[in-house]
Amino acid sequence: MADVAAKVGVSRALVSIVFRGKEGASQETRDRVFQAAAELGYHPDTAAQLLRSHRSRHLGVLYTPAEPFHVDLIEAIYPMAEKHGYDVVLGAQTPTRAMTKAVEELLGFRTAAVLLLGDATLAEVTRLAARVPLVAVGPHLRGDAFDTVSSDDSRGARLAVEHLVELGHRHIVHVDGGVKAGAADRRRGYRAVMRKHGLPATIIPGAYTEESGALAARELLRCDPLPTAVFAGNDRCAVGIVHALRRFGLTVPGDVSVVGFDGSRAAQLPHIDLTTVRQDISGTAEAAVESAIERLDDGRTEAKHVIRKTQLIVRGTTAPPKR
Amino acid sequence: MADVAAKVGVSRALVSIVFRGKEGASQETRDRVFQAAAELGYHPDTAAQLLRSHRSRHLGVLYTPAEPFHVDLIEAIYPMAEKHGYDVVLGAQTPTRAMTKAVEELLGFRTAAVLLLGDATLAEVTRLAARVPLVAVGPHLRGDAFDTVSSDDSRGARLAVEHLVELGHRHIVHVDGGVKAGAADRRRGYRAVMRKHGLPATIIPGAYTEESGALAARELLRCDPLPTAVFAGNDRCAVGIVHALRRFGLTVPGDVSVVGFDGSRAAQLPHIDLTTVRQDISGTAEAAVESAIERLDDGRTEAKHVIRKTQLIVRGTTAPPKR
DNA sequence: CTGAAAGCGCTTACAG
DNA sequence: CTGAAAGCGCTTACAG
Repeated sequence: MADVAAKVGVSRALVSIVFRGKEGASQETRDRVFQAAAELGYHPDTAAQLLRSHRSRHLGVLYTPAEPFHVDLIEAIYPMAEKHGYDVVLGAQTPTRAMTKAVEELLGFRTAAVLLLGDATLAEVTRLAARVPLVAVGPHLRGDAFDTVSSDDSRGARLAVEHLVELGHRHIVHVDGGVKAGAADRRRGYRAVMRKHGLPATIIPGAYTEESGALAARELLRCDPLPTAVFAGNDRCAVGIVHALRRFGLTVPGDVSVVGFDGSRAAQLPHIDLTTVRQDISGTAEAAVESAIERLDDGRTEAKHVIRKTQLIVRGTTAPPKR
Repeated sequence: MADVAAKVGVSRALVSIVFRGKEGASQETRDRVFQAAAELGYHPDTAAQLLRSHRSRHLGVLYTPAEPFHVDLIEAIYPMAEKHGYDVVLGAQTPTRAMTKAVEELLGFRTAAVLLLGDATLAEVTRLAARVPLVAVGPHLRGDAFDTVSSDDSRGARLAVEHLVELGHRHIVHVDGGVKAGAADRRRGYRAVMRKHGLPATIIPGAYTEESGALAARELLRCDPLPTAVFAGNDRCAVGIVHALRRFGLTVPGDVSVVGFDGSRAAQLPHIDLTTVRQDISGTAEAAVESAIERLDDGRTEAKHVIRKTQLIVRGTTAPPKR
């Protein structure tokens, strides 16, 4: 920084002003400063800026890289954060790297707030919220100390099952998501619609993965008669079901209709073309970032719990039953 | 930090020593310091440590979150980096966020070195290497200023095609990866084996995505006679081909055999069970991290270009031709 | 082990 | 605009 100042012939304070885009420097000086910085390969030291200015402009995001839905979310979070002048610091949870470790790293970076994607217990969330402003995205938790953004999973599930019933399906199975985020509400929604129409509810225990979908497909094939429709816990599970059924020689939606949940990018792929319940990804990202900003920049302290609407997207994996 | 020191009744310097795990403090003092820190919620400020100590223990990794192969790599990079005492800072390239932006961010964090996953031109890599020790993972580039770790793509491709020939296939099509990393070498390997056996080479232009695989599958169906085997540019493309073929009512490997490339996690899924050429992911991650460490901690300055072996993994999508 | 001091690369407030 | 000064939370080297 001193080198840049010397080269341009101005004070270090002015260079600082130019790089932060503050007023107090002429356009000509700005150009010369940037020019000199480029030649010298100078780049402001984020750590020093942060240290001195006492303000972190970093939003920590705790996520699972292998989770496609998280990837969709962080891609939406980046532009939202940038709009508010924040950088995003990613903290990755991997099979060899527990959440606590990723959290400590994020806190070491002094992120101003943390957006927590995915599953967490109330105890974990509460403990973390005591250390840093926290927005939990996904889990249906409530508390005074943290914000949440979640989807209306129960309503989404009802939309999916009502769609199948309207197509004429009577024998509809749900492959659920166990204890994962939203799974309980999706189960509830499924049960409610089946009950309403006087249909028997059948739930195959599953998870939010392709493997579990493929496994559940084997269970389905053991049913006699074969169900005419499946409501999967999420898109990954649905994709596993579709592929496994096709591999076993069945057609989708000819023999079995399948509905997913999430509205992930994978569901849109032309060879999948999955009917699904879309969660509003960019709206969720927006709400999460704004919740954090409100606490950080506007001084909000009371908890805020946002629920985003879901929407049924009818594509190519659902049709009226043939049997 | 001062609060912790006061609470325990020691100097700040001692607290610093305890947190860095250096000698000069008794076990009892260490315990008391950690105890007090936990009660006070104290956590060392990474930025300040870095600023003062002049050493960054951060490895920047530039990657694409939506790329499953990158995800496999970063999951392998984390434990390797930790082994050498380095933290990983992720820089994400997304559709709305160009590489240059992610690079600036990483450099702002003063990462000690950068591991660059995925595609980059020689000019980009050279320019970046002038600013920070750089290891490019994937692209077949050579230069004096940076290290690379890549796979023996040509040999891998030959393994795949030889496998198909040995099964009895004569009509083998390659769906390529265009200008992406390794695509040229994989094409070369395919052509070499076809030529060696006096077979005609047919290449369908593709990309490293499921969509391109699905699109290529339509092209395949227009071939008369239908090829009996396909060598796909990578696993994602292969998965798209398999699914599209099955959707069109064909069986894999009954009607068409399919081989992928990468050995990604997706290829292992039971409903895919893809025959593929595995790149040594953990070996690649290890080589990349070690290349960076050698420059950082051992003072190596000459470039190092590592090529990792590939391995054919025969699974369920290849079989002798029926026709 | 302590305690005082210097300094990392910045930002900030102030007198000019 | 300048220039000098203080200070962020640490680490480091040193005399005791």
